[in-house]
Amino acid sequence: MKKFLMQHGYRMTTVSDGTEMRKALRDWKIDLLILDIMLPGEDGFALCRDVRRTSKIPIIMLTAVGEDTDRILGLELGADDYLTKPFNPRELLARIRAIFRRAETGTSEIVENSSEKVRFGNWVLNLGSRELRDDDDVVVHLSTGEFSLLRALVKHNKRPLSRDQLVDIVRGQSSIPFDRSIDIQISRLRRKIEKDAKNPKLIKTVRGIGYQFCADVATV
Amino acid sequence: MKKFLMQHGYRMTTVSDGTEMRKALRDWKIDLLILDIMLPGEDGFALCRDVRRTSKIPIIMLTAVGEDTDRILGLELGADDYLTKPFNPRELLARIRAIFRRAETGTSEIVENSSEKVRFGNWVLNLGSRELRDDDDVVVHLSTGEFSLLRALVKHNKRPLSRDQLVDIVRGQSSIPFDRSIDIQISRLRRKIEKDAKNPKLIKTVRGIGYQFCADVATV
DNA sequence: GGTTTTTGTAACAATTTGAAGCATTCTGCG
DNA sequence: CGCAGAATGCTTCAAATTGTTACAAAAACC
Repeated sequence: MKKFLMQHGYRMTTVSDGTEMRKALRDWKIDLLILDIMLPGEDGFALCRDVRRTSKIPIIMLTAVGEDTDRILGLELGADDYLTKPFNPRELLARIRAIFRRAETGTSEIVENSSEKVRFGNWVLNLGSRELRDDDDVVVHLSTGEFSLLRALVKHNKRPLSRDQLVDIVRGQSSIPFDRSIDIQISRLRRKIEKDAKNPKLIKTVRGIGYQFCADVATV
Repeated sequence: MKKFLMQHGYRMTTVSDGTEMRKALRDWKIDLLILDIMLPGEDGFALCRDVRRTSKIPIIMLTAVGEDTDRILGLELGADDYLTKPFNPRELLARIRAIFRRAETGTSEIVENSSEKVRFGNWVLNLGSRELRDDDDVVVHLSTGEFSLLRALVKHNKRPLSRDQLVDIVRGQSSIPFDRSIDIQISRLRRKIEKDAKNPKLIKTVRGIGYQFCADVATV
């Protein structure tokens, strides 16, 4: 499902329980939640109600139980829609689109422009416009993959990330064994942002683990 | 059904075909439409699409055909929700409430009356008159498709949109595989609005995903 | 009916990306 | 220290993706 939706243009993060969900909601800008009812720990209803207490984020609930009461309970707890398993992926897609189309109409969201920027070393990375500038305002072109990788590293600043994690963030897939593509992207990125690519100060290798972004990062 | 919903506090008007529906929409302030698919004359899909052309009024579709394709078609034509007959009245009630909760801000508004203008880069785009002007008030002509595409991108500012989504917004269809028409339109649009079409600042490519409008957008 | 504009298809160019493979660095060990 | 083995760095190259041009079909306009 994650892969299917990513193929249709959505960025996805998958989590396995309520704790992870809350973390994801904190760490990422989440636009919509797809929530199963049967979960380890708190069930989907509890999570739905809990999320609704603080947020209006759209929620689609999945249920294997085709019972009316479940459906109604979900909707009354504030879910925006629900689907009964098994369902056609394209129907989920259609419902997601319907929700976003609906969301569009209500809010005049064009105004909000939190063009977030982060600063590190001699660089300023504009997360909105995907532009990397040095102190003299010279733009360094980053390819999609390079930007995506850099954003992931910066976001998880001072924390080593495994190749697996990076592939997952950047491409949304779990990596295959002996996947070296991240190494190559790191290499290309270093060539662009490190003063001395041989002595990286920003992106350091953590042998046996992966890579780690080492500079101080300040949001501007 | 009418009686049931009226008992729960809603005012209801029932009509028996498309002609009566249009009359009712003219004569009353309708907040929500419940639409069967099997109808004499034009079917529910046709009516749904027709209503959507001029109004954002929420639509719930009823279908006896439990087929996925029907559900999907309904949602893609702009319906907000659907129910398969036979259904539990309380579920219909729950879905109606869900829709109103979502809408919250208000009820059906006519789509095409906002002569709003938006500003980005050196441009001012008048969404009402469909005119694009630069800072010197020089009008740059946009074709229908170009305007539509630009509006979609601006509306979803700072968010990558897949080709699928763009085709869906611009042409209202889901795209066929290997559809490159969006790429061409993007190319034409860039030629018109980017200073350097080779180094786009406004419309950026997100490889593997689609395109993203990157400039800050302000409503004027 | 004829003309102009718009739009999509086909074809080719440019860019981005990852696999293969070798070079280099690191680690543990004798 | 030197060495083998493993992990990482990086070059080369082909595949995939995207950009763009030319042209024809379709639509709009007279």
